[in-house]
Amino acid sequence: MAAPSNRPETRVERKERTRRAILDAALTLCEDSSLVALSLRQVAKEVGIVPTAFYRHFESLQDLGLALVEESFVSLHAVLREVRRSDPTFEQNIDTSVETLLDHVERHHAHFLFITRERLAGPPAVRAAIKREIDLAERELATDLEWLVTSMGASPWSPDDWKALSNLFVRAMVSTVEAVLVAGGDTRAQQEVAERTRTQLRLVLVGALNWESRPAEPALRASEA
Amino acid sequence: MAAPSNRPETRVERKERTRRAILDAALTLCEDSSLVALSLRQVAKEVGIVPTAFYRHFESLQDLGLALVEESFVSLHAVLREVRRSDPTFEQNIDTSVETLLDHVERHHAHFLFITRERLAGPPAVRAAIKREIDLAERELATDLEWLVTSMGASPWSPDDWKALSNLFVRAMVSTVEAVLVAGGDTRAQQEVAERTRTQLRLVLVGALNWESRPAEPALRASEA
DNA sequence: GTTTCGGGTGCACATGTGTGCACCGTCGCG
DNA sequence: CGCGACGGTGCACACATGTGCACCCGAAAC
Repeated sequence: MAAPSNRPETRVERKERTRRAILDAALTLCEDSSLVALSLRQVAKEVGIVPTAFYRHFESLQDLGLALVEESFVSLHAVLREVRRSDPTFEQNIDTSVETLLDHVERHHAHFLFITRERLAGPPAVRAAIKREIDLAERELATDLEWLVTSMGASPWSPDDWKALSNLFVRAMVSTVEAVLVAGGDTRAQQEVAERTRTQLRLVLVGALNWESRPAEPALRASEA
Repeated sequence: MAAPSNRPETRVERKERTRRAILDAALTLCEDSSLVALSLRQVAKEVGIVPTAFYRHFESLQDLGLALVEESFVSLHAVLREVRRSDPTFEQNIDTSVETLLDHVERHHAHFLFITRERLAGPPAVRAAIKREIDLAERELATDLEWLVTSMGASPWSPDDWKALSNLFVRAMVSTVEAVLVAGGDTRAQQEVAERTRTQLRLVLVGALNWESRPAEPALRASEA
């Protein structure tokens, strides 16, 4: 609702505007179904254009899906970058990371719902694109974790263990986002999810700091006592 | 392909047979799409019956979905029960549990693919049914974990921490099943997933055994050294 | 043996769907 | 100024889809 400057829109502005409208319409419709159950005509009707006009912007629904994936992840990567350059004190890092993530999920609710669903149920190309992005985030996290954990005086780890750990964190994030989304608007439930996630991350952290790569006898400190 | 006894089928036998055929057909079609993108006529064609005959067995596709959920989870619950009554030595338990689970996933590939997809993308009622089953499994696991962990001399935990731990394990299971399924028939990748999962579970276990509920200063043993 | 019941058929209908084609009006370049 | 490119329209077609209805016929109940 910016000031409605009555200057007639330029051509590219107009095109970008309906492109956005299409993306938003698809996102809206995907809130209670999946891309694979969506029809070109539905989107067109939602946007308020004639079906064939859709092709002026995307080759197919799958193409639209890919655009939505990209769009969703630029915002997510921004968040991850923000989390990454925050205070490297691990404990605080967990709390603020969870908070930041959930805040972002709430603000970009539709995007995350889309990614969460299409990750497993979308058209093959869309699934592949999402997997690529997540794998990327996982690799980036792996180097960060190595940096953080070794700075806290743990034993040297094998590369596989680094992968396993970052994968564990990423899975936790994915699962948490899922949980928040199915909680819907129930803020009470969301709080519980957040608190539980914090506990879990701390628990994993405790495990990591007491970890030794490929122990012949596993490092079970508590049982030594 | 059992011995084709030429005795004419009884009425209920016949009915049960086409009901099974419908379930199997739907499961097959769901291998590369989702329930919400499935049409009554497709299933009917796959089964080899006329569309309207479908209604003699199910009220709707969603109804069919609920039946498939139930069917999928009876076999899964059997596995969980088997894992649960195995050797309570924790280390071995992890290895055999992962092995048993993945073995089962391979054998009931279509069922797990179905659950994995519909869990987030299916019709609302189907999603709800799957969530109910998973939550049930989580609660059952929580009591088992309490039994196992306390028998290994860890500090007393708060109820929330038990929930968090079992939730963490269940999420790990779900994620692992996902990973195995997207790996497709690539047994090399499956082996990697299995190994990584074992590592992760061991890591969580180490964390659990060094855990103290709600520590004012978190129990970071490594940093004390 | 006769009747009833119920799984399966065939047909019909209104509606939804992807997409080709000709067209139109206007913005923007020459 | 004029013309071409291009976003958007309207129409058409050949399907696919859910579902109602009358019907059929073989097993089961009597």
